[in-house]
Amino acid sequence: MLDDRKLDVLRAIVQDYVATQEPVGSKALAERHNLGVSPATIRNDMAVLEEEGYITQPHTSAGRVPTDAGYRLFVDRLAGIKPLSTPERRAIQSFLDGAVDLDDVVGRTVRLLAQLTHQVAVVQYPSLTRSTIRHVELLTLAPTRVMLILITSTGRIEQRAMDVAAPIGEDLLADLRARINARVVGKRFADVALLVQDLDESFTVEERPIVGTVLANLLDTLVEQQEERVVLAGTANLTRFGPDFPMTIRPVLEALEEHVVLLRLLGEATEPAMVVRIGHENMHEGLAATSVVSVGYGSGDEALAKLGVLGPTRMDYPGTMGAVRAVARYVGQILAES
Amino acid sequence: MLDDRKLDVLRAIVQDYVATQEPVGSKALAERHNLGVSPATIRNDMAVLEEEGYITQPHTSAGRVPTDAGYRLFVDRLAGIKPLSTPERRAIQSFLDGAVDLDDVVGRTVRLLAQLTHQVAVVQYPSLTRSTIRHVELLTLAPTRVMLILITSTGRIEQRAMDVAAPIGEDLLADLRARINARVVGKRFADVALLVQDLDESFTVEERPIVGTVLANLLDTLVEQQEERVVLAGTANLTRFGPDFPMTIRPVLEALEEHVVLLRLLGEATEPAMVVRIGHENMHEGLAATSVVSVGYGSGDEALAKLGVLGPTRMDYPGTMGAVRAVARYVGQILAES
DNA sequence: CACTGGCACTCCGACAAGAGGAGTGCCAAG
DNA sequence: CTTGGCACTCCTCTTGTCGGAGTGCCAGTG
Repeated sequence: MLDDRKLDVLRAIVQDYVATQEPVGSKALAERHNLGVSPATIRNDMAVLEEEGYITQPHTSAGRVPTDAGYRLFVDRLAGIKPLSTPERRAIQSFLDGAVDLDDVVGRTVRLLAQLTHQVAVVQYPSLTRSTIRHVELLTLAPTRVMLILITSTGRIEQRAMDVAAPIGEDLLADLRARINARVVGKRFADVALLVQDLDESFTVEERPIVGTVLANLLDTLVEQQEERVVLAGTANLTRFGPDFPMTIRPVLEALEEHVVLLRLLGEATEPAMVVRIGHENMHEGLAATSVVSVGYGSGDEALAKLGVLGPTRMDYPGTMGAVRAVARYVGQILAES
Repeated sequence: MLDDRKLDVLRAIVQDYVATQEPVGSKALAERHNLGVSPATIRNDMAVLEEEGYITQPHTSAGRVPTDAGYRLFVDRLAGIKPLSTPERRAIQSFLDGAVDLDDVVGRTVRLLAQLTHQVAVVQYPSLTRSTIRHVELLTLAPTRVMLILITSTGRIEQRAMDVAAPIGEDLLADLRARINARVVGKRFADVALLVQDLDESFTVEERPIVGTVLANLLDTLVEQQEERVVLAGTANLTRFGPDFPMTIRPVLEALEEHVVLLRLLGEATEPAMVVRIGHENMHEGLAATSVVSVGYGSGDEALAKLGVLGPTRMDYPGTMGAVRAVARYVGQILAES
């Protein structure tokens, strides 16, 4: 159906369109790429490619533009991942090496990625699902107000204030604190729910509502901890979407503010391989003209989280994929070292 | 120089221009506002206003548009702060009341502000330096390792792990915790150093090194300049800047990513009063068409940090100022309660 | 003296018509 | 299967015209 030359034509169309941002015609193609055939032949090939749904024309007698399917084919079969140049690699390394803590690593990474790709960069914080509880602390702020503090093995701290039904004594609080810690210290987040399940049975009926509130908040806090955090940078690069963008940019900005949407765009963290989602593949109406390139990263052989970039479907896929992959690798190294 | 009617004319121009986003002419003014005079008279007034630099015309035979100086005069002398409607107030309250911790309060605040004003909202985290201590907690992580947790009146938490010279018993720790809290709870950061100065005298000679280490770390944590954090929301509202915006929006997006710039835009936190910076007053080349409305907020009568919104100079100043002020008040209440 | 109506003038913005050009599809010939 | 030629389409840019909104000025009036 599609012989090699037709694929060459498609590749040339994608490359030229990405470079010029304008529909590309048969004549220009024949000139810029030495395909060894005449414009007329290319036209025939283009007709086939259009029929197959890989390219389209904005209007009669305009050049051709790749469709989502065209980009998909291009990414899957026609283009490799362009390795970064040595200076670029050096720049990445020196930029990331200065980081002092996790926040700094993530912050530098996202800015670096935005700068390298000239697109919007998104980095998900390393998952905490594998961390354990170091300590749970309870304090009274007021007679009926308790603060819960959770310390994780990674040194992270979460706090939560809550109101309880009845005044809570220091001795009850100390007892509860001791019992909770005895059960959960050193345990993984996921296991805590089971471990404290029947804890309230060892308290009096009067105390149980209080205990229940505290436990509910503890579990809540754990869930929240596991909730993935993302940071982004390079939103100014949204202006690259093109001249037609008031309509294009607004839903993208809205999506970027919804971290839930962002996380879904990055994809499942369990999947470490590079993923490219093109246009409608994002399953988000506002992102029909947007592509996402994401990849897992981690300290070892296991992906802890994902990072990636988001840009117009009309993007330089090989270069972007190269940058994303390289940054992910370096971040992995940094995390493994620290 | 400028009599009352000329000021009325300026007020009308600003109001109409903000509403319609189009240059406003003398005839339209005479129709929409009953100024009691003919268009010709208004034209004379407009000529004076233009000569004084309060308005300008994009080109001959176009209507007039306020200059930065015109908006400044409008804000300072011609317009009040528009109070929010009762339903709006109720919405604010119910939206903020559901917050569970400081992060949540700040997050809800910034989203709320963006939604109320239809502009980009910026909220600075409450500064540590002006807040007071709510509680100091000490935990043993290992026999010779102690974790210090500091809870501020704004709900912010700082932690610090340290190694001590000798194993530390639970009773000593409890004693130390109680003594420290007795002295510093409710006190301001700046006063803590004096308050704990002679605390180690009440301990035995063997205990003093340990106590000294803990106190030193406490003071260190207090002194350590906490980076000022800001969060923002509503960037999608940048599309409201107008149809001419690719050139306008890019520097704004860039400025929004530079948190240092954002903090400077919000202004000094020591200034609790509402500040309106119009166009060039921001002293930032890219924000020549941008105004910032900011105000301090805090749990008591003192400003802990600032919050505000950022939008085109052509904005509804009375409404925006009303919303900003109202939100700041409610956040202050929430912080005072928790 | 301030206000008003009238009037000529400027200049933008929208619309229409036309020229130019890029690109296509088709077809017959190599 | 490829190629050159050709007629056709339709966008885009330019130019020209027109209407209208708005202004500044001026003379008249209370």
